[in-house]
Amino acid sequence: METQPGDPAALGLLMYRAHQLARAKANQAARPTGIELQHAGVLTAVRDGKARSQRELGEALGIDKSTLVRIVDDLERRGLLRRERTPNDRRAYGILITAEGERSLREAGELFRGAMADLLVVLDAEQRGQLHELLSRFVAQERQERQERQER
Amino acid sequence: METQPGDPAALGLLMYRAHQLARAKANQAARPTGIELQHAGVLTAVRDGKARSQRELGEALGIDKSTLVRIVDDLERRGLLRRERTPNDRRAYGILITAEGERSLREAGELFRGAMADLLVVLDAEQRGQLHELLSRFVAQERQERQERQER
DNA sequence: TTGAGATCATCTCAGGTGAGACTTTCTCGG
DNA sequence: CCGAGAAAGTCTCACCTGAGATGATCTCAA
Repeated sequence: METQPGDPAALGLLMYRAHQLARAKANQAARPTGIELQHAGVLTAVRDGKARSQRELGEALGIDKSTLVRIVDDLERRGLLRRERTPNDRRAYGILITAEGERSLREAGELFRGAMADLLVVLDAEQRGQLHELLSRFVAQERQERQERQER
Repeated sequence: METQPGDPAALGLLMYRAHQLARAKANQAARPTGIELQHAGVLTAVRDGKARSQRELGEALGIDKSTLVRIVDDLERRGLLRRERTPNDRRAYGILITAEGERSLREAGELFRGAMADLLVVLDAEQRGQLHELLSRFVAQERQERQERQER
């Protein structure tokens, strides 16, 4: 994968490969818990109160609405979270994490973190911070764009 | 997408979102040419002689073998590349890009580069270099691992 | 030379994914 | 208050993807 730093297209491939590698390792590590990255992402967002409806959830995580229904179905079936009708908007559901969900999330989260930490040994602390900062800035523009579009 | 720089798991989500954003913009930009990122990746690798067989191609790009057969089928049908039996190994195909393929690739490549460049305006030249360097190092370990595994 | 096992490409099939239709509910201007 | 249009969630269907099976060919040791 020797690519020229000047070529913008090369960065795209690198992002893809990086994601691919991270996902593979993380899912592999957490296999015993039966929880995959998508599940953990949903559970985390719910636990941290980052999203109240399924729609917000999907948007925050970049998961399609149809796929999200299936994931929430799955997690609800396993008792890791539950839907609850909201009093003021009867179209929407409030999504709540259960105690069991918190437990599973902690367990799987440890494994994910471990796997990712393994991969990150090739970078020192400063470099990880840089990478985080650069990717955050890169990704942030999408949200900005969407906001601007709405304002018009 | 406010995440804590210290959390390794957060980096995984950022990688996913970054890839997602880049892919969406790039594919959207090149839609008129009928060429998607995967096609371009294959054509580029072939043009640059990075891979002689389909197997190597898939490995270089992180594309599954089955999927790759379909992509090559597609590109061959459109006359952008062709398979050619190799003289010394009649199992494998040599993959060659056609003149038309080079033309299409240049055209789509421009559009991809443009889209990616648009996204990269939020980073200055030095930061792009950093990002490239960091991701390269992160991704490189997979190849290393594989090599080490083979040596045993 | 031959037979066992590896390798390349292909095919098949089961499972995942997203766009769009649909239902119910909300919002808001008239 | 009412009707039009938007929004949340669900469902359907067509497409995409990857793991494993298959067939042809190669490699290599006996």
